[in-house]
Amino acid sequence: MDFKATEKKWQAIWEKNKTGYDKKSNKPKFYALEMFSYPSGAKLHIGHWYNYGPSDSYARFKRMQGYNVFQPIGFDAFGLPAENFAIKTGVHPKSSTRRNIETMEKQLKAMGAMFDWSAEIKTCEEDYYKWTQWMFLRLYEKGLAYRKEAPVNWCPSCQTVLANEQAAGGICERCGTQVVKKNLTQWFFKITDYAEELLTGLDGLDWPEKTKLMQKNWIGKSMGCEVEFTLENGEPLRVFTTRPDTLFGVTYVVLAPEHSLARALTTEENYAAVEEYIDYASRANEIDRLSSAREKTGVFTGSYCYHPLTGRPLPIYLADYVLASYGTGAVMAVPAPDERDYAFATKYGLPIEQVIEMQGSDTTLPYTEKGHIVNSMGFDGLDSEEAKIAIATELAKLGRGGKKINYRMRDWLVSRQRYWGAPIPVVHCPHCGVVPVPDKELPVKLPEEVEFRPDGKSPLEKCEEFMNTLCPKCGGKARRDPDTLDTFVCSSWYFLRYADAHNDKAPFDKAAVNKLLPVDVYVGGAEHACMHLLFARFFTKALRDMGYLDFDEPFKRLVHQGVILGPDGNRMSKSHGNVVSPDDYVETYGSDAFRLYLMFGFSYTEGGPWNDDGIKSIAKFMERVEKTVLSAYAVAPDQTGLYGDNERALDYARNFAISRVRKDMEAFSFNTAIARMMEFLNALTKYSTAEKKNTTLYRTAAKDLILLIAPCAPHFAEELFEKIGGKGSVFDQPYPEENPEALVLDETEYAVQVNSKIVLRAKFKNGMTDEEIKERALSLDEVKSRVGDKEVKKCIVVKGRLVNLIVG
RNA sequence: GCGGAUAUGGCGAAACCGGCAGACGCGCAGGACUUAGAAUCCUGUGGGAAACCAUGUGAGUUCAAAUCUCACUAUCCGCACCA
Repeated sequence: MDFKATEKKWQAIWEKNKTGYDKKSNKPKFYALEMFSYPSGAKLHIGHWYNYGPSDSYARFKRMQGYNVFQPIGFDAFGLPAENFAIKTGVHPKSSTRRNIETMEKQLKAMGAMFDWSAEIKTCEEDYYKWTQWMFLRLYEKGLAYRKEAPVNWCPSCQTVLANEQAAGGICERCGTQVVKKNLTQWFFKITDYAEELLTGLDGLDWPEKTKLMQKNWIGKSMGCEVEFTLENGEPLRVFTTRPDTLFGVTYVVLAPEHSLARALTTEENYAAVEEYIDYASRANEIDRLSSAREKTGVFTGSYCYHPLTGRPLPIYLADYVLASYGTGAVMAVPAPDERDYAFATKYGLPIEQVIEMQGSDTTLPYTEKGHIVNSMGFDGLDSEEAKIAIATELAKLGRGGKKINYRMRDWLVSRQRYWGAPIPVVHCPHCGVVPVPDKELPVKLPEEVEFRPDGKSPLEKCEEFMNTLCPKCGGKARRDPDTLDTFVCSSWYFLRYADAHNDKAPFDKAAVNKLLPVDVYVGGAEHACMHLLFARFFTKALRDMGYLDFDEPFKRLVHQGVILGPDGNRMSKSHGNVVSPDDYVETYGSDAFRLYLMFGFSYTEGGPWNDDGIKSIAKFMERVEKTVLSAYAVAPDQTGLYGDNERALDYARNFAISRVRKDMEAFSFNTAIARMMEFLNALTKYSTAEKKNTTLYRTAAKDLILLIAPCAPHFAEELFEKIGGKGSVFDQPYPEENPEALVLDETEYAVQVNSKIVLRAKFKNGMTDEEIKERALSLDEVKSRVGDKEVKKCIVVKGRLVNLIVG
């Protein structure tokens, strides 16, 4: 088959006939979604193919199963790479992005996927980012967007803010200077308001367990207790702990260097040391933080606070092993049962007092296990769990704390000091403060004439015609927000926009999203486990609470494709020099063969090192399919009704294949699905050599093979289907369903074991009782010779599999 | 350090709920067709002469373990002082 001509032909037909989602259809909907991609300068790489090819086959499979399949595509078009490219080459991000999108569109079409191009989205276009801004405003109204100071990566040499990925290892990627932290007032989304629901909602999702666990850990719920110590001036100092049972072992208290009371609590004689330490901690960069073996450092403030139950004075230290952003930014230090406190106490000569009785042979501190409480006044003798409750209750009674839940997850910082993103739609007015831009003035257009080369300022801040505006509230002179939104904001709702991509009155119509969503299967890389997938869930829940949609979770089922590595087993990258381009293979073998090979050669969710050894064999397989199918149709069908052993065998192979392929396709187990098709083809080939044939059966079996393979090799199957006289598209044919009767055989092969060792394999008629099987097995010569006159003590029969005789 | 995953022939990989390990394919070997090669087709293919031995290593449970339990090793991924 001339695959080039075939691909072109069918792609044109599909485009003309609009084979995508049909709004008027009353078939059940199926929303199949692949993560949209970034329009990179290079062509489609193997990763794109590996994501989009097999998942398109899955979508086509669903279509043939009678679903009205919606499979949209688009581009996550804002972001840093286009901006960097612009800085390097001077080409405006808008034009490079548009050009890249065009290339990718062409290539995606050439792949032969049934994307619904009518719903295409490009997040950098005004008709999209207008609604991204609208989302921001709704979150702001709802109190879910707020401003606060937060550190950014700042390169003192380039005088610019760096994204985390540009500051990897604490070094500026441009000039190699050490990056410092600098505080800026930035926008946050209050994702933490949804921490609990984001956690509990995971239970009902058909997602990889690993991904759910990662989100769970990311959210990091911990149940503990807040404890209020008293400062010398009588003011409270609160800490969070998960071990209130060790409260009597506290020997000092530690604040994060950034804690608001750090300076206030410093006595005069400690002032210089504390200032120096705070400065030291602020300079601590990522490299330091990467080493978990980092030695603990800290400084005494000179102040004390009092234990809530004993009244004992406790020295207050500052140390950067305490995080300002978690809990209250202060901890009670209990060196005996805590490794960190123990290390710190040892270094600074602070007392270490045991409150948990050690058990067994373990006699070294720190002893972090739970156990019986000692040296704890009235609580002695309780075990840790009892003591936790008792002590928390006691604190609550005294109004000095009590049970408390904390989450590790932080609010989402969405401000970016970048050009190529959606402008944040607020105005800063000297009189009115922060004023949201009214909906009717959206979009706040991203200006095109902007100096985005780094020179110390946010790119937009240098664009006076953008920055200068009037306050929507008082009409006076005001300035726009110079930052743009994190691109993750754009991708947090694109799957909703697809459902109503051309709506110019709203981001989407409520009925439209309620009809199409949630997404039935979402396919994409595992690297998004904690960012994109969490943000999208947050948006969905927030929009639900504002009444814009009626479901709780955006993605019912999630599948991660594996990663195709370079032939050397490393991640493909230019620096490794191991990048394999799909283009040559597609050129030589065709897009169907290439897709089929990706599906057959790897376990889909595992991926693995690239290896093209088998790609020829896939081409050969397709040729054999073609040859065999056409030979079945080369002679006129007969009505002999011949149905002997050969026919039964073929019918069995056919129905077995159908049944297994359906299961495997559903499970994204494409490699085994194709293996089953190969087996079926082998059976067909074998039948083709039979002297007398039931050509009617032969034909229907051959047709079933085309239908089975159609989702995986769409152009090829369309062409074959047409050649055998099929009318219309093969994708309008129902996917084959097995006939269970053909799968019932008269007899089954059993493994016959004596003392769990296999003696032979024997066929037994189906329907025999266990006792009959035992008797038949015992009557076999090979068994007799093994058993001899020994007593049969036990006989295990596993129906359809084996019989095991225990003798002795 | 914590959490998770993975480990099966020369290679990519299969194996339902504990029930015949290695499906399917590559590669390899032999054969057929060819003047010859390519292509194609057929046969064989975990190791071992065999008894038997084999699913990273070592124990255990069981009539039966790739699968369950415990300990360990290696690789990969995520988190990384979260009190």
